[in-house]
This record gives sequence, C-alpha cells and structure tokens, in this order.
Amino acid sequence: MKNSDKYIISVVPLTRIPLYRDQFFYYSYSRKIPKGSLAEIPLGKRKIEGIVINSKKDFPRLGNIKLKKISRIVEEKLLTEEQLHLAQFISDYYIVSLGIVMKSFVPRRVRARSKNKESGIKNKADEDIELTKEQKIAIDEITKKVSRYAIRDTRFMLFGPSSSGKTQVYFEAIKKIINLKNPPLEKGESKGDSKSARYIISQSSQKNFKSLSSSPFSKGRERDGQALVLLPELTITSQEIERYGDFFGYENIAVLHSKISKGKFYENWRKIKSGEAKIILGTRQAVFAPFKNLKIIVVDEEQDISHKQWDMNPRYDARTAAEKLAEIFEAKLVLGSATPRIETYFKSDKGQGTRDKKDSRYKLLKLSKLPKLRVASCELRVEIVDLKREHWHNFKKIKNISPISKKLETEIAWALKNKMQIILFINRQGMSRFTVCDNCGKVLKCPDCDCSLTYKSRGNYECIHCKFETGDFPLCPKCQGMAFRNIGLGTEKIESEVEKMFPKARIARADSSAIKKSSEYQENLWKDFSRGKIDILIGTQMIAKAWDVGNVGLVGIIDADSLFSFPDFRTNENAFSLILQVIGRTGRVESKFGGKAIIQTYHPENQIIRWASERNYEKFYEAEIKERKNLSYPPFSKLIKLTFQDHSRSKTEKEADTIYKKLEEGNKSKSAQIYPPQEPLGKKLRGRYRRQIIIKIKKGKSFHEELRKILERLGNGWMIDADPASLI
DNA sequence: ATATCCCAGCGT
DNA sequence: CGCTGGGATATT
Repeated sequence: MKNSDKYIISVVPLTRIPLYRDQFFYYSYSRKIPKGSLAEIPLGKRKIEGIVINSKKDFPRLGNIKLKKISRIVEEKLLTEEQLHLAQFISDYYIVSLGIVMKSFVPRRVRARSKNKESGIKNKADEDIELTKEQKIAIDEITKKVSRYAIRDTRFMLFGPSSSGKTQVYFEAIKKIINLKNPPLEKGESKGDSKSARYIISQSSQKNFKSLSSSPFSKGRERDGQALVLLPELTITSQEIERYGDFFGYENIAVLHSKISKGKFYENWRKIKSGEAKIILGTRQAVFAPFKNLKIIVVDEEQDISHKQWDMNPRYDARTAAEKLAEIFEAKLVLGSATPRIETYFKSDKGQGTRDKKDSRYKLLKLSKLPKLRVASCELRVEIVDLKREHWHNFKKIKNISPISKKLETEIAWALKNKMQIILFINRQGMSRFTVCDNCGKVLKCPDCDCSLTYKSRGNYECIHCKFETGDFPLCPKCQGMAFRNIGLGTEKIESEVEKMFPKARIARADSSAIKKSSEYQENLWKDFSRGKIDILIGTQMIAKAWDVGNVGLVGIIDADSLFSFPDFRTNENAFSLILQVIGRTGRVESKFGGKAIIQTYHPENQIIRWASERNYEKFYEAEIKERKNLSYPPFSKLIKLTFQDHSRSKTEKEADTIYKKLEEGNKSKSAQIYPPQEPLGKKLRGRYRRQIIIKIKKGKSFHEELRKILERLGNGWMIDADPASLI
C-alpha cells in the first residue's frame, strides 16, 4: 500500500445493493473526507457516485486486502447530517437499499442557465385579514414556545372544512416562527421599522441534536428559521405560489417539485442549503432538501394519497418522513385537512379510542367555516338524488336513460340562468367504464393489462395503463362481432350529454387526458374558469383540488356509487373525503343564493354518502374506527404489501408460494398475520403477471427480526410497500 | 449499471 | 462438443 493512502473511507454507492449485506463499501484515500460528501468510486468495472459516511485511519487488516481508491471528490459535504439521518430512517422503515434512498437526496447537478428575475415584491393590497378566535388560538398553540422539546407539544392536527381559513393559520404561524428577515412591507409600515424588526433573535427551542453540536453554523446565522410546506402534487399551481410569494416575498421562497426544470430545481436546492430560502414549497420529494434550520413543517391536505410514493423505490410517505424530519430538527409539525386520515385523527387527542397516552401525539386544533361565509343565505345545501326512483319515473316516458337526473338538470338550468358556474364530477375519464360485444356480451380487455378497454374515438378502444389500442374497426375476439356497447359513464360521455341538454352553455372538460395535451392547457382552463369564461366544468378527481376559484353555485356528483366499487379497507375513507372535497368547491359564492350540491346515487341509504352530505366527519370517524378495530386494520395494525411480478405465470405463482411458506416459517412466534398469495385486482399489468402477499403486524407487536431478514433477502421482481395506500 | 458465471437448450 | 441467451450474482 502506498503510504499516501492512509485513510479508509466508508461510502454508500448510489445504486441498489442487496439489503442483506453491508450497505457501505470501503475505499482508500490520502486524507479524511467529510461526512456527506459526494465522491466518484470504482464499483466492479464501472465508475459511479457514492456518499461518504466515515473516514478512519488505516490499520493493519487481516490479509491486508488492497482497497480501491476513491476516484474523485465531486463535492464536499453535499448532504447534511440531518439528510443522512433521514435517509437511514427511510431505508430502515421502508426496507429499501440505502444507496437508492440517498440517490433521491442528491439533486441533478445542472447549471441553471436562466437568470429570470421574478423577484420584486408585488404586495397585494392586503385585504384586511381579520382572524377569528379559533384561528388565533390555533396560531398561538402552534407557535407556543416549548421549554423542552417533546413530540407531544410540537405536533398539531389542524382540522377544518374548506374555507375555514387553514391557509391563514399556516401563514401566520410560519411568519411568527421563522422570524423572517426580509418580509414584504406590511401595509403602512415604514422601511425602518421592518429593518429593526429583523434583528430580534428567536428564543424558540434550539436543537440538541448530537451531531450538530459541532456544526459550523454560527449562532447568529441560526436566527432565521426555515419552513417547509408540503402540498399534494396537483395543488402547486402558479396561483398557489403567488399567494405565498405575496405574503412572504418571492425572494424568500423556493419551490421544489418534479415539474420544474432540473436547473431551476438545483438552484432552489442551493438556496435552501445556503439558508437564503426561508419558505420551501414543495411536493413529497421536498422532504429530501438540505434544510439548514428547519423550524416548522406544514403538510397541507394531509389526507391526500399523493403524499405517498407508491410506484417507485423508495416507496416512502412524506407524512412519515415529515414526522421524522420534525424530530431531527425539533421543529413544529402541522397536518392540515378537512377530512384527516383515520390514522391521523386517531393519533390526535380527540380521536375516539385513544385511551393510550402514546396515541395522543397530535394536538387537535379545530376551525369552523369563516363567519363571512357562514351567513344563512350562503349556506351550502346538499341533496341526495335517488336514481332508482328517477328511473322508475322515467320508465314509461323515455327509454334512453340520461346520466343527468331531472333534478340535476333543473338545478343546472337554474344555476345557468343565475349566472353561476357549475362543476360536474365523474370518477372516470373517457366515454365509458367498459365495453361489451353487442352479440356475445364479451368485455373488451387489454391483452397485456387484464383491464377493460375504454372507448377512444370512431370505434377505437384504448387501454389506460399501457399504449394498447384496438385500431379503428375491431372485431370481437370471441365471436368476430363488430358492434359494441359502452357501459358506464365517463367525462366525455357526460360532456356530450350536457352539450345536448344545454347547447348554449360554455362547457369544458378537465381530466388527465385533456390536461395531458399541454401544460398550458391546464393553466388556460384554470384561468378561463376563474374568469367565468366557462359555465360548466366536467372533470375527474383532479377538479376536487385547487379549484378554489370562480363562482361555483352548483356541484353535481354524477355517480357516487362508483366511488365505492374498489374492494379495499380505505375505500370508505377515500370516498368520504372525495365527496366532501368536491362539494366543498361550492358554497363560497358570495351571492344571495349560496351553494348547492347534488349527489346522484342508486343507494341513498349508504351511510357514508349520508354523513358526507351532512359533512359530519366525527360520525364517519366513529363508524370507521370501529370497523378498523374489528378487522385490525390501520391504525390498529401496520401493513406491508409484497408484490411479485414476472412475465411467466407459473414462475409468479411458484415464487409467491415459496415466499409465503418461508414467511409462515419465520412467523412461528405469530407476531404477524400473513395472508396467502393473492391476485391483485389487475392480475396482469403491462404483460407481467402479479401476485401479492399482505403482512399485517398487530399494534403493539414488533416486527420480528426473522421476518425482516426474509424481506431483505427477497429476490429480483419483488416489491416491498410499507404502509401501502391500498391493498389492491 | 454491468460484467461475469453458469446452465439449459440448441445445433453440429 | 461448442455456441448462445437468460438469469442470478457480485461489485470494497
């Protein structure tokens, strides 16, 4: 060994290393390299990047095995201590190789070409924000200083319906906690005043995080804290960013999500690391950012499934990561929602069945509708329309049954006449749910995905999972028939129906296939709608969020029953939440009429629909938590979903059976419940067969080492999803 | 990611 | 017998 290579450096290569072995690889170098540095290393015959974890002086090793040399240090201390800490947590919790996790912490390092000057504070004429008592209490609770850091005093569940002013609470709490250096000027405030205000040093709880005690941050620099606001994917619109920009000043904000350019992302990432960015607005991946002095995390719309990454490794949940992140930084954590997840509400101190003190870890802060929207005439009225009766009435008169009930039709006409906008919600895009052969009744299916095809145009049918299309004039694969019938409803079908009914109305469609055409399309749609250029908007899930614009006087849910067609333990929760969100798009009209929502269903007796129409979360929660307890579903257990995928059917079945037997053997102590291999709902996807095994660990029992070992040894083709969003 | 090893399946 | 492709495996 050359005596210039005196140090052994442990490195985590940014690639998949089997979990059952050491995730660190050891290299030699002439000097110490700081923890978190990015280095180029030889691995096998290739050169890849890795994160340096440790350096120690070389010592006589058994056999004196010659170590390879680090090729190059790309950047010292690229990742912070806190990032390494969080990465280790995610790797352990979600059972993913550490290198893959760390890879998602490392930004694509691209020079930003642009120097777009979009700063410049354009303060909106501050509409006098009068806070309600509830809001003030919430803000006080969140910003209260805690003498000694304890999880129970720093986590909050902000529970309030749409238009209850949650965002104002976020804004004020953040403002108070991070002690902004350059806030946009307050109305009537002189420059001098704001300048003096910025030298107030925050007294709030300072960290004791071990490894930070030796950090180079000077006390003075810690004055300004940072805030992270996590939003669901679809709600980060330029309008949303403007709200934050106007309030906090554009130069203090950094936005992180996958749709901004690589260069811009990196630039913002840098600003977060340097501390220049104070407010970080982002989707789930923003938890990977290099925060410098994080003091508060807000998870908006905490019930939203897009906070969980389910399609790619690491399959992490930003809400779980945010809990850990808050712990690492000893920061405050606020989860906001009108319809919290059952698990979250359970953990709040008002959740039913929380006898165990350990469960009440979130302080519940309640908001009600803002007073100016609570005036009687503005009240939102919700009506359930029984489609069975509707059809009974129509039976004698019309053969062709319209998906729009008479009641909904009259309400639309009335809203149109009174110059109010209308949103129609249908949980499915395209023309139909599925298509059958008119002759033999066979359902058209995708050959590669085991799901029904949707009508596209002129007799052409397509698969929504892959790119399969039938071509213009398909024949029935069974009887060679040429005529097909479209069953069920989709956005396009509703669009054509509504066009027939109201030929003069301006109608637009918002679903992912319409949006996909161009990113501009979405923005334009949004603008047109908010300016009142659209009368009737027909859309899927996506309109349930972030369409807090326009003058919506009527919302129609075309087919509420379709929300319950998934056989899953979270279906009720999702349906309840979605109905509330959709009907919440109306009722903020400040006209004399208020808002109205119509829910169409064949099952008006469905309790979930009823509670949703009454907007009674507590009732729903009480029923649902009982159900979860009876069946030992979360929060009374932890679920892990294992899925195997392969082109060969027999291999898939065999492999799933083998692993199931192994798991059963490793579960002699019965610490978990293991369900035999099942075919997921789409048993074949993109030409690959799938089988899954569900592991349920009852609350209070720990995940046994033996089982963990088996999961770590799963071969290629297996996917592990801890805390899955669904079991199908 | 990629090279390498091993073996089944094939042709000579 | 050798050639080839696929799959599993190891990489410090």
